[in-house]
Amino acid sequence: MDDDQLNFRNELLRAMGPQERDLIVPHMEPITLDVPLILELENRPVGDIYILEAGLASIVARFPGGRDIEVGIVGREGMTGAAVMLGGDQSANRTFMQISGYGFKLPAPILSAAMEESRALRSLLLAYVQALLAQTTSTVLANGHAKLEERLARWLLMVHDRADGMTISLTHEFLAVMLGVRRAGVTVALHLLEGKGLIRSTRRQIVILNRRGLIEEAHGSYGAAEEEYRRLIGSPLGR
Amino acid sequence: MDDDQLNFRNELLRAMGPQERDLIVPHMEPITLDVPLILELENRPVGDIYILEAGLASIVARFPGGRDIEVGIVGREGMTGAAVMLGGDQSANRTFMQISGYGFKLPAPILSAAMEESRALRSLLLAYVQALLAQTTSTVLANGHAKLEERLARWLLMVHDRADGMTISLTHEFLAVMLGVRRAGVTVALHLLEGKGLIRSTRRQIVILNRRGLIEEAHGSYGAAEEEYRRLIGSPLGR
DNA sequence: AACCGTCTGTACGCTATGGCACAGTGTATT
DNA sequence: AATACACTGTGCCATAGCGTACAGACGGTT
Repeated sequence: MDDDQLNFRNELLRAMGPQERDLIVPHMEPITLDVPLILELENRPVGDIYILEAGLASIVARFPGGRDIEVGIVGREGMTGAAVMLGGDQSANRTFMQISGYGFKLPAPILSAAMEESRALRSLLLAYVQALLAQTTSTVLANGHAKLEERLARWLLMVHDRADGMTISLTHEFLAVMLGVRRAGVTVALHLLEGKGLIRSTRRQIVILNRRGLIEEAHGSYGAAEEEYRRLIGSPLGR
Repeated sequence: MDDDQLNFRNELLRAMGPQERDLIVPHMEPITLDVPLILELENRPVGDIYILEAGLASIVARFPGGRDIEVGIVGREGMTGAAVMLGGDQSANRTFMQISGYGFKLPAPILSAAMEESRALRSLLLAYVQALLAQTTSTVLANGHAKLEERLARWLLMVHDRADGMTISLTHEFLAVMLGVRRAGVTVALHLLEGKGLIRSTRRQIVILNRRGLIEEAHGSYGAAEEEYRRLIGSPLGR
């Protein structure tokens, strides 16, 4: 992996200065990331960090007794391995690919060493952890106070920010698990959004038609975390 | 503030080595922390870090449009200022005293400098951030999948871990805001727990009678984050 | 002792969502 | 073309929790 052109699509790689980038780029290995690849397993050592150029990963907390719920998502605005950035060796949560993509794999010890060496890299990645934390607290808020339809709108926007096209490809079942609700509830909520002309929903596919309208529909549960990302990392998240 | 005896009750101060402690102790100012003192204001620079020896603070996310919800709590197992530990200067959330206590106040720049200087201090505090993150994700899980009665049991346990006696002193109204539910719902849920002999609830007071039973009642929503704290910081959280 | 504000207990109808079940409709396979 | 499977649409009843309202109880103040 070399660094000749600055053609990275990952926002963190783009935000690094050449010196920081040189610390890790030589050790990055290109990799395709297909659903449902598991990037981190709960309570297990993190071997590799994944830096996404395209696609989307979900961070889920697992309820003892089966049911999961999504606590964060990672796309080309970030990378996995927050626990390593915090000096730890394992995470309490599971992370897996939700929309296929590609990116780079980096051994965790390399990242640790690079962060130890470069103050600037450390700053950037800790700022990213803070942005991730803002995303999680925003999820607490949404799950606590927002209706399913609003949470769905928020989620679609977050995925859309990290996706390439206007189309999101996944099943209602999957969405239901992410939001921690019933599959049938998702179907109904999608129809409500479709009825308002904000999306078009067909089998395994959701097309965003009216982004602004979705933001409106999310009733304040979308936006704060995204603004925080922009403030901390310097580049806007999404479009 | 001197460091003659190691009589700190704060777990992070206790977990530090003498060298790390010496970096910050001379700058710590003892302070009484009374309800409803605000320790951090959302989207405002963090001037001081608060290190609690007794009492309890809540970190709340604010819904644009009024309603708040608790995303984390801090007692003598931790300190405020996670954003500063991550190299930032402001937090997205509000933090305020919920149960009066006392502790120390430390200028944020001192903490930043100390973390820059001491690798060990940095490690400890970043590990604490990770524990805090685990607490927040555990909240996502509880709010997503657990019934009010279970969430209430979890919350009582978390407060109990950080309190000195068996008695927790606050109103149903307040509890309702923390959990993001209706005041009347809290009253009913408290009665349910009381009916099972787990607590005794009187005006402004809740007494924990059966801790083990409460853990049972929380149905898995209590425990994971606490275990993660123990793993990361090395000392058990609470009793 | 009388008063008043705060806090708690309770009730009623309403809505969102859960659990479940099953039919219908695409899409892939043979 | 027939078949099988995965996914989606829909309906039914149960229930948790909301919004609201109000009465009673406690405790501080005068």
